[in-house]
This record gives sequence, C-alpha cells and structure tokens, in this order.
Amino acid sequence: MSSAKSRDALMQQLEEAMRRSSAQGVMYGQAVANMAGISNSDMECMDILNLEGRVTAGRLAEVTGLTTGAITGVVDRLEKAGYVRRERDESDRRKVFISVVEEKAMEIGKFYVPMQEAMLKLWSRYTDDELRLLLRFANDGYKGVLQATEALKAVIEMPPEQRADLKLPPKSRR
Amino acid sequence: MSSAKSRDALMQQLEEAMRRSSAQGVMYGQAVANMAGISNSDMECMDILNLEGRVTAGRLAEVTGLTTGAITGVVDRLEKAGYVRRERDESDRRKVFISVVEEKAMEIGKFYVPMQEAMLKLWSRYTDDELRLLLRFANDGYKGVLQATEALKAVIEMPPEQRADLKLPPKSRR
DNA sequence: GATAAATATCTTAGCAACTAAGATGATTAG
DNA sequence: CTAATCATCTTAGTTGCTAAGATATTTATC
Repeated sequence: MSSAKSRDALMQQLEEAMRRSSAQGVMYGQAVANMAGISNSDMECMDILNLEGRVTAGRLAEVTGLTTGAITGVVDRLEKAGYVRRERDESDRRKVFISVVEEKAMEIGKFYVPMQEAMLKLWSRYTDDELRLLLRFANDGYKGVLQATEALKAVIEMPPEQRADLKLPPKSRR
Repeated sequence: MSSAKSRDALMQQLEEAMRRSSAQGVMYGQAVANMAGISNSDMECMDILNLEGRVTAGRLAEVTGLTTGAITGVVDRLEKAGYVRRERDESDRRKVFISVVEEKAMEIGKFYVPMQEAMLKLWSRYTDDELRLLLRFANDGYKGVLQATEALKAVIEMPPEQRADLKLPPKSRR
C-alpha cells in the first residue's frame, strides 16, 4: 500500500483519496441538514448566505442552478423555520434580499463543531509551510475545477460522433 | 490577500478554500448527471458501482442512506437506460447483484475527461514530494471526516440544553 | 421436514420539492 | 406614456423519496 511509488500511482491514489474524502464530506453535510430538519437545497442556500452574506433570491437561483420558483420555496421554508429574513430592497423594490438570522443559524452551526474540531486536529499536525502548500493546492484546485466546468460546456455542445473520439486517461475508468 | 500570515489566518483561508472547491466539485458532478440524463442518486450509485464493482441492491441502500424501495427505483431507471444489469445470485436467490455495463457507462465517463485533464494539469505543477504530502493530507482528512461523523452522532443524542454549551471555534461562524 | 423467524427485494400510497410556464409588480428606455 | 425588461411569486404537473407492508427465499428450531 505504500513505499517508492511511481508518479502515476501517486496521482491515482491521490485522486481516489480526494474523491473518497469529498464524498464523505458530502455525507456529513447531508447528515447535518437532516438533523436541522431542512433539505439539501435549503442547506446549500444557508452555506451561500453564510459565505456571501446578504444575497438576492435571484442570485441564489443562479448559484444553485435551481429555478427562481424553487428558490421561492427554499426561502419560504427557511423563513418559516426562522433561519432567514426577507428584506425588500428600498431602492429597487423588485429585489428581495435574503439575510441570515444569526442567532437561529447558530443552532445549525453546532452540528459543524465535530467537523471543525477534526479539521483543527488534522491541521495541527502540519507545519506552517506545509499548510501554505495545502492552501496553494486548494486554491489551484478550485481554479482547475472552474476550468473543467467551462470545458464541460464544450463537450456538451459536441455532436456525439466527435464525443466518441475523446480518450479517457489510461488506467482509470470514469 | 497574502504575505506573512498568522497560522490562524492560514487555517481559516484553508478551510474556506477547501469548502469552495469541494462545493464546485459537487456542482460539476451535478452537471454531469444532468448531461447523462440521470438523477443525483443514480449518479452516486454509478460511482459506487465503479469503485466497488459488483454490488447488491441492499448494499447500495446502505451506502447511499436511501431506503431499499428507493434503490429499486434507482436500479430500474439505470437498467432501463442500459447502464447496469440486474443479476440474481444463484447461491442465494433473494439477492440481486447490480453490475455496470462498461460500454454504456463509458458514455458517462466522457463527461469526466475535462475534470481529469484539469487535475492532471494541476498535479503536473507539483513535485513528487509535494504530491506525497497532499496524499498524506487527503488520507488523514478522510479519517478526520469519518471521526467527525462519529462525533456528530454524539451531538445528535445530546439534549438541547447541553448542546447549547458547545462553543463554536473562534472567528469562523458555522 | 415442517414451522417460525429472519433476510433481501419489490410494490404501493402519499408526500415533498422540483420544473416550466406564466402572472404580478417595479424599473428603465425610447 | 408606453413598451420592454427585470425580479420574484404562483400554479399545475412531474419526479423521486419514505413508510409500510407484500413476496420470495433462506436459516434456525423443534
């Protein structure tokens, strides 16, 4: 399972390890949403709100890929449960800003404590330089995924014959 | 945005960077499922099948957290679309093994090519030693998430009063 | 080897959340 | 002032889920 690996083997292991932990992370998030009694989409919107702060309904639709109709439902549920507030923009009264009700949102936050503690513990075993490398990697990775998303759009527009010519990288199916 | 950061700041940036790229990765997967014309759950099952090979319906339910009834639907759809085959186990005829139809599954695989290429490109900019560090981190991270999932179960069983005593780590809400 | 319990999957009814289409209300351009 | 556009909400219809229980098979007990 280890010792002097070739670079290819290394990359393959890295891919699998990342996929595994990412999948497990998703499961964690689902479990939290479950505990909080809200759906996955609702949770995703809470995440976005926590990252971006005050956001319009339309932007939520854009970021999540849901229709505006679906977002109305999401916000209805979250508002009824007390996690967010609707605030009409006074200067453009078509817009509805959604903002987090911090005190209530903390209740959800508690469920993330075990995860945060696990991460702190994990990171404590790395030096500053190592953490800087990891940060660089995470940032580069984000750019890479964005790039891939762009490239995916190109594949979508390919006629199937041309798509058939795409070669999967060796060794790893999918 | 950079220069001589404190360790805390570093960790916080790391957390955000990882969360962002992981979220984007999830979006990519959703886009692929969409292209293939199958649902998220269907896709998750295909992932599992690709990793584990031949798997019973019951195990799919176990791993995905869906009910066995839901899995029946998943497999029905995937089978109708030609991605998988049902195979009754001859030695225990209650069991139904699900197996991937490789040729058909490759069509989905094509959609992952942009992602794989982006990752190869990303990794090419790192030395073997750096990749080894990343691998170690990914593996440790997986263990950490598993641990956190265990700890979450403990929070679930806490009465709300006790839950209120949990302190969120400083600086970062959620 | 007959009966009971357990196991694995499938079926059904009901429900939650989504999409597509269009209605409503507010703003901007000509 | 009118038309076009924009942001959100409403509605009807669809999809995929759960909970409960039906069916078929295997294992355990007497």
